Parts: sequence; C-alpha cells; structure tokens
Amino acid sequence: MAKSPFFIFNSLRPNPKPYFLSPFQCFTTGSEPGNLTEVAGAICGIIRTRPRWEDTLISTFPSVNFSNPAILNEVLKLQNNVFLNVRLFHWLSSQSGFSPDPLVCKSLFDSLVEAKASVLAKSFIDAVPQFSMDPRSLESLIRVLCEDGYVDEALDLFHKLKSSGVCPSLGTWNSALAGSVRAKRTDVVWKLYGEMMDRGVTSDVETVGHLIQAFCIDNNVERGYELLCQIRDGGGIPGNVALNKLMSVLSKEGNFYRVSELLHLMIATNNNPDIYTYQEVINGLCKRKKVVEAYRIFNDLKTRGYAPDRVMYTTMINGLCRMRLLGKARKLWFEMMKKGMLPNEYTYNALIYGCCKMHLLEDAWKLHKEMSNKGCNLNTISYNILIAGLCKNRMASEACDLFEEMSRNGIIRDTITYNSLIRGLCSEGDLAKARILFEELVASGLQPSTSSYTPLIEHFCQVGSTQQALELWMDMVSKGVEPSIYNHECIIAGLCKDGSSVEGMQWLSEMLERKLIPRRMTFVSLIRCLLQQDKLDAAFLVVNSMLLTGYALGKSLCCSLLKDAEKLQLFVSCSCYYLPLPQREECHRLM
DNA sequence: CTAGGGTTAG
Repeated sequence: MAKSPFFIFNSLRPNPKPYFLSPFQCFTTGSEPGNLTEVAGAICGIIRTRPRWEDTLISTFPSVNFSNPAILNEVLKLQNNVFLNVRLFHWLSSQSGFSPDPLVCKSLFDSLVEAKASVLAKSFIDAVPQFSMDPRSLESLIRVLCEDGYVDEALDLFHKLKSSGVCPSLGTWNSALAGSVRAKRTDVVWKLYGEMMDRGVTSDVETVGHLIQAFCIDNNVERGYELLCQIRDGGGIPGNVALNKLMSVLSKEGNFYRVSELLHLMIATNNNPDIYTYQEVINGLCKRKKVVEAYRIFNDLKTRGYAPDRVMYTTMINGLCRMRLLGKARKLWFEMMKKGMLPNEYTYNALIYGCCKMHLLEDAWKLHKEMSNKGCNLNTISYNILIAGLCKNRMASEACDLFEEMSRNGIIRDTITYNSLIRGLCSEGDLAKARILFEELVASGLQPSTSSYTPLIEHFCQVGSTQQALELWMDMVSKGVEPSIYNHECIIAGLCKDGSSVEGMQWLSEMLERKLIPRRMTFVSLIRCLLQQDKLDAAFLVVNSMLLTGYALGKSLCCSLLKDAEKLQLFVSCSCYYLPLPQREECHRLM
C-alpha cells in the first residue's frame, strides 16, 4: 500500500542505469526488457499516486524518450486504464518534441471506442488529425456516438469517411439513423438518408423502420403509413418499435380504423402486438374520451394472458381519472399493488389528478404526502396538478403553501404553475397577490402565455379597473403574446361597465375586422349599454352586426328595442334582407 | 442481449 514517491524511488534505486542513457539510446535495442518494464511500472506508479504528475514526470525521468513506442506502449499496457492513458497521451502531445507513434494512436483510440467513451474518442480524433484512423474503427465510433446521442458528431465522421472515399456499411447507416431517431433529430435522419441515396446504399427493413419513426416525429403519419404500405407490399415488415410508434400517433389522432388495420397486419405477419402496442391503443382511446372501450380492452388483455405492467396500469388509471371514473381507477390501483407493482410518480399524479377532479382534496393532499414520504420524485408536474386542483376548489392559500414548498424542495416552477395560481387567486378576489405573482413570473425569466393574462384582465374588468386591464393588454401585445377572443370580450365588458360604450364599439368592430367572433352576450351587453345612454343609432348598428354574425335578437333585447318602435321598424326594413328567414319572421312577429 | 410506452391549466 506504500504509494509514496519515495517508495517508487526505493524500488528504482537498484537499477538506475537507464536514466543516464540518451533519449535515442533508451530502450531502443530491446536488450534490456526487464528495465523497460521496471521503468514503465515506475511511471505508472507516479501517474497513479500523484494527482499532478504532469508537473514532475519529465524531471523524474529526464532521459526517457516518450516518443519511443516501446516504452509508451509498455506504460499504457501496464496502466491498463484507458482514461489515464488518454490523459497521458494528450499531455505528452502538448510537450515539445513528442511525436506519437501511429500504432499507439490506433490502439488508444480503439480502447476508447471499446470503452464506449464516445466523446473522448471523438475529441481524440480531432486532437490527433495527422493520423487517419482506419475506416472500421471510425464506423465503430459512429455507432458509439449515436448510442450516446451525439448525432452531429457522428454526421461529422460520415463526412470524414466520405472525403476519404469510404462508404460505411449499412449497419453503420442504420445505427446512425436509430440514434438520430432516439435523439428526435429528424433533420439528421433526412440528411443521412439523403446521403445514403446519393451513394447508392440499398436500405433494408430496419432502415425503413427508422424512417417511419422519423415521419411520426415530424407529425407526418401519412407518409409513415405510406412507407409501411410500400414495404409491406414488398414483403417486409419493420420491427415492433416502429409499428408501435406509428400506432401511437394513429391512436392519439383518433384514427382507429387504421389502428385496427395495423393490429391485424401485425398479427398476420407474426409481429404480434405486445404490451407496448396495446398501451398505445389504450392511451389513444383515453385521449379521445373512449375510456369505456379502453377499459374493455384492458380487461380483455388480462384474460387473454397479457400481463399489464406499471405503465399500462398508470395509463388506464389516468384515462379513468380524466373521465371521473375514480372508483374504477382506485380498483386498478389496488390491483396493481396486489401484483407487486408499486405506484410511481406517474401513477400518483394520475390518481391525484382524479381526486382533484372529484373535489376530494383531502385525498389528493394525502396522496401527495404519501408520495413524498415514499421517496417518489416530486416534479413540476406533480406540483402543478395539485396546485391547479386546489385552485379550482377555492383553496388558493393552500396552493400558495405548495408553491413555497416547491422552492424549498428545489422544484422548478413553470408557466403553468404560475398561471394556475394566478387564476386561483383572481377567482378568490385576491387581485393584488395575483398581480405580484404575475410580476414574479416575468421576473423569473419565464415567458407569460395568454393564460397568464386572462384571469387578470377578466377580473380587473369585472371590478371596474378596466384601465389596469388595458395596461396588461398593452404589455401582452408588446411581449408578443396573442390575446384571445375572450380577452377582447372581457375588455368590451369592462368598457361597458365603465360606461365607455363608444370605446366598446371600437373594440367590437376591431374584433369583427379580425374575424374574431364574439359570443352573443358581448353584443347584448354592448347594446344594453348603448340603449341606457340613449345612443339608439349606435345600438342599432351593433344589433345589425349581431344579426349579421348569425345571432338571433332574442325576446328581452327586442323588448328593450321596442321602446323606440319607429326606429326599430326602420332598422328591420333596412336589414331584414340580410337575415335568415326564421329571424326575419321573428322580427316581424315582434313588431 | 435489442428497441419502444404513460402525467399538468385554460
């Protein structure tokens, strides 16, 4: 265990001879193999025991010529640690007079690739450009880089190979495509595939499988499906990973005709659907609110011998919770535990969401505590679910406590966190606190969304602070956030409340110009406001555009208008041409 | 020994 430098010197002392040889004489004859091993061992010892061996190595071994492949190879072999070896190599390279041996470079590089140290191997190549690694080694590096998700670096190597006139094997192309798909870098997928085509590489089913997945990532299921049909007609079928991905997208977009077609195809070609496949089907059905169907399939699978795993249970529990079927969700929760599967953060989040939806905040809160006691990873989403649930149930102050707990636990808050709280505080009338949170949202560098402004604008208008709402509007526009139809309507309602009916009309006409269709209520309140101020002509103008928008007059509004029957008659005779027959009849009847 | 799946507001 004596690893001090003194120990090394002691062990060297009996045979100091080599240190007094000139660099060119040193270990070049092979006549003293014992010395070579011994010195290499001493060098390794220094490197192993001194964290800053770079400072002393040369002065300790002044006569050792590290450019000599025999000695360097011996050191590398003895040291048997690829990372230390590379560090030594890079350091030597920075010393003047060092000229690395090509074989040493190759063996170092190969050991890096073998250790799957993708980044180090790539930077090794970049640092030692004078050596061209052989194409087989480069191809292995491409695979390792892709496994680790460094697809740009892999692409760079493809170009290196290309410039040296070598075309990689299909396996290398495929692994690069696989890595790019995994990293969701479809730009790289298409670039690689384009180059494959240019160089006349014949692709196989695996290639097609990757392309199908890339189309799915690009939201282009149609092309993915087409590709599947093509290869099917040619007698091939890609693996289940690609098919399941296609299934996932088809199912989420509700194309259940094709989902079932794909299931049949899988069965017919002996690519039997697995739990991943059915999990995608069930998830899609739930997303499309066909939870009863999903639940039927889920139970069906169990009787047919499939063993749902935790993800599948969670998906089903989540679907049931979304549709307020909390009882069934709880049943599955216990069933899952009985089978020895513990709920994880996804499962907890699903059930907490369900409890919130059913206004069972005690239960939700209990689950939240249980979750953190059991060491589940509480993340932004778990907090967001409970915060939104509390806010919806008028428990904004409890939600604020959770908000504080987040920062204590080091959980990042996102826009949704803030938006939920702002909404909750506004609906309980605490506009001041909501406003502070809004400022905090902006100050923390998050981009506010339409939903950050909506509750504030809505409630400022409701309490008669339309001016503040208008300021928020300006802020919104200046930050490039698109106001919603509802935002417009709130402002109009606020202006009416303030008696600013003319401004209200301006806002309304701007909405109509921008083809934003207000709710009927917006027209009605503006008309009532104008009538109250005896602005009859203006009121009739608004009535006209309301009818043109396709809303009926309605009895109570007609009664208000009938107070000035003469003008109503004038209006009706002018505008009935525009009206659909039932409304025209309604007007005449009311006359 | 291989890939691939699930969660939040309005």
